Amino acid sequence: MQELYFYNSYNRQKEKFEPITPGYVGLYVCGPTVSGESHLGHARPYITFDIVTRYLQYLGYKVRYVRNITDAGHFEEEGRAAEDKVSSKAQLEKLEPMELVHKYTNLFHWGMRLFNCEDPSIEPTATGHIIEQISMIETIMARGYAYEINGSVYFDVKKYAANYPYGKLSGRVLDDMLETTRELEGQDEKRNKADFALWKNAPPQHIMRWKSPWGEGFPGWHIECSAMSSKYLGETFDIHGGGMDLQFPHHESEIAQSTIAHGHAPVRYWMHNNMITINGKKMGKSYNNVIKLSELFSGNHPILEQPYHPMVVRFYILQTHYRSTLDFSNEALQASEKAFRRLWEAYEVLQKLAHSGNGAPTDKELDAQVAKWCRECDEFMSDDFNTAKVIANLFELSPIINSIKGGQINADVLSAETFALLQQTYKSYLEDILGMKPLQVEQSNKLDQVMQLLIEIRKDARTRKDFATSDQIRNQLAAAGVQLKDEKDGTITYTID
RNA sequence: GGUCACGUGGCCGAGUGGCUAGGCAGAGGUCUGCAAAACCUCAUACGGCGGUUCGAAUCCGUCCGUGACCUCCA
Repeated sequence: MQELYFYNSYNRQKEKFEPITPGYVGLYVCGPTVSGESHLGHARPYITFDIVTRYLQYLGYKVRYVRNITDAGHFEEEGRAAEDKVSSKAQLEKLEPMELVHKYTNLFHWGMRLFNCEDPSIEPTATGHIIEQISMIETIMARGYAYEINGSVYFDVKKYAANYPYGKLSGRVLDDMLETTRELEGQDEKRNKADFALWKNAPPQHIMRWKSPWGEGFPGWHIECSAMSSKYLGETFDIHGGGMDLQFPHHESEIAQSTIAHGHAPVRYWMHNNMITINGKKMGKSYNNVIKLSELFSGNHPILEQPYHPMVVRFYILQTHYRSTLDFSNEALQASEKAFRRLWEAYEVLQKLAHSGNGAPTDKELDAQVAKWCRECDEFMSDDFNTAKVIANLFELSPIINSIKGGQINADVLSAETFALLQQTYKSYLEDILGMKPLQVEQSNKLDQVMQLLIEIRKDARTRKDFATSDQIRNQLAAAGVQLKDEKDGTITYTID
């Protein structure tokens, strides 16, 4: 199996990946909080870790990919909360949390499918694992690292930090944090401001509540990931992923909880993707610059000049390394759209090309160069999942493909072996690893027959040098979004926007 | 305020000591009835200053600028 190296956020360096169980990988990724619609920012981690699972599978690993749905905590739907107060208490008019959660979970799945992200192996929900979370909290309390106040349970960070390396993942020093005074509301009951909630007492108006040894309440934000990851992947598992903004406090807290509950660190390799920004600012509710996925795909948002196809967005994300910030702009998306169209067309051309079967290449130098570009893709991916470099190599190869088709060079410049490698590389990378799909949906048979008729008429007109007719057909089709192309061999093909 | 990143040509974006990144846009050319596409060729770069080195976009220092986290956050 090819060696794989990637950046481990915990140690801040690239490390060789060695799974706990040879041939198997346990991967946990923090999923969405389904109290609102997914936005462009959410696309990044799930596409990033889709690539990770796809590449691990390509290398021959069997991957168990666990991605949670956070459906517990404070929930409020815009507009409805206020409405709630004045409306009658009829059951149907009240905000039903499960309804809300279900709605946004479905929307999230809809987005993931359009992005062609593979489904996780297990997608556990926080509300489905209340028992496991309570049990874990009890263990932590029994070991003396959590305390109860007024029906809430807090993790004792100060005590933990005295005995364990707290803050290593996020590069924080507890003393600095305690000194840094920030105004916090209603946190008086914690012994230290760095402590975090494992369980929260539910005030009377809180709608999501469960019975617990400490009264009715709901789980803290961090405990669900610890409880569910250990349940499905074991007390120590291979890779934990998520957005960089989750490093602190979420992931730092996960480490602390699990370390106490299990007696050892939960994760071997931490991976964090960087943020998507708009005009240099992170996309987020608090910045008021959120583009929802539905808006992105429909173009229905003031910032958007046009709709963007999910595959274009995916390609745009993959053109940048996952640890770099990625700034959104219409210009960038449009550039990606053109680039992707070109690359995918080269791929389609390549799959139709045939090689004479001659073993020896007529252009040894080019043959060697092509083989090198192909083989480098594995190297690039095995060096911290560098999709940007892989795509660059695919672009290096596309003129060769188009030149073979256009007749500028003959397929025999490559050996049969290299030609096959080229075809295989494009297929493996574009489809299997990068997970791309064509922008165009398969045409219906009937439409194709109509197009063939128009193409015949145009061909005939051109033969008669009736260019007025041939141009009319081409121009009107173009206006309707159908591009005709006169190929070198006299055939005419078409593409539909 | 504390901590940590980043600053690459018109735009996006790879790249960590010497070897063309790539894409989009732009210029010229080939092909074409014309076009589109494709192909060929080309220009523009590494925030400022100082240092290390035979050699730095790449290492070190410093200054400037931007951002992230410290509060829910992908």
